[in-house]
Amino acid sequence: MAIHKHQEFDAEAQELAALAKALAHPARVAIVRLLARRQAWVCGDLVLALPLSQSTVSQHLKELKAAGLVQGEVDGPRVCYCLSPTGWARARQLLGGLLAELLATAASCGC
Amino acid sequence: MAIHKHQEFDAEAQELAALAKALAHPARVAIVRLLARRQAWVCGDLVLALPLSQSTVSQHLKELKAAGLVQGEVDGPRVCYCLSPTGWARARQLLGGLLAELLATAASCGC
DNA sequence: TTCTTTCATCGTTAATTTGCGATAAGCAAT
DNA sequence: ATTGCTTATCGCAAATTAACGATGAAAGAA
Repeated sequence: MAIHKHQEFDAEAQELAALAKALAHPARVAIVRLLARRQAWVCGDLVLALPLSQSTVSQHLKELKAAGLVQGEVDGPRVCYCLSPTGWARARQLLGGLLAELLATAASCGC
Repeated sequence: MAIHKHQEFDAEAQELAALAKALAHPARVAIVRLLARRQAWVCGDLVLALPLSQSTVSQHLKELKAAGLVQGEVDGPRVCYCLSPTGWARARQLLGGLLAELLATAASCGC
C-alpha cells in the first residue's frame, strides 16, 4: 500500500489499535501472563520459559515496553521485567470502554 | 524469520492474540465502533464513513469476519454488516480473564 | 586487566500486512 | 439480454513484522 493511513483515524482508535497490536502475538500474550503469575522476571528466565531465542524475546519485550504495558529495570548485568500498572490501567480503560459501547447493540443484531 | 512459531504457544494465547490482531488496526477499531453505534451497516456506507477505498474496507471486514467479531448478510446486491454477539461474548471472556489475572500483580510491581 | 555473563541492537531473510486499482460475480432492474 | 449497482477477489507494490545469529555494551568476577 505504500502509505499506512493510521493518522486518518481518531486518537482513541489509534491508541486502542496500538494496544491491541502489542498483544497481537502469542509470545507477547505469554510474556504478559508469565509476568502476571510471578511479578518480576529476569530476561534470561523469560527466555528459558519461552520457545524463542534470546534476541527474539528481547524484541518482543521491546514492543511491550513501547506500548507501555511492561517495565524493565536494570539490576547489575541483568534486567528485571514486570508489568506496568499505569499502562494496564489505561488498557483496562480503553478495552472496558469499547466493550461497554458494544453491550447495547451486540446483543441485538437483526441483519 | 522464515517460520512463525505461533503453534508453540498454548491455544488460549493463540486465540487471544488472534483477537487482538483483529483489533490491531485503527480502521478495524473504527469499523467496530461504527457497528456499535448503528447496529447494521451496508458495506458501501462503511466505505463512505472511512478514509479508505472500497477494496481496502472489504479486506478489513474480511479479517473481522475471520476473527468472528463481525457478521455479513447478503441482502440483494448489498451486504449488511453487524457485530457478532457470540464473537464478542468470547472476546469479553478472554479479555476479562486476562485483565483479572493481572489485577493481583499489576498493582504491586517492585522491581 | 581480562574473562564471563547478561542483555540490547544490527543485519538479514522470509512472511505477512496494508492499500489500491482492476477485474469478476451477483442481483435487480430495464 | 443488457445495463447498472454493489461487493468480493486478484494481483501488485511498499511497508512492516517475526525470527535468528552475530556482534556490541555494561557490569561483575577472577
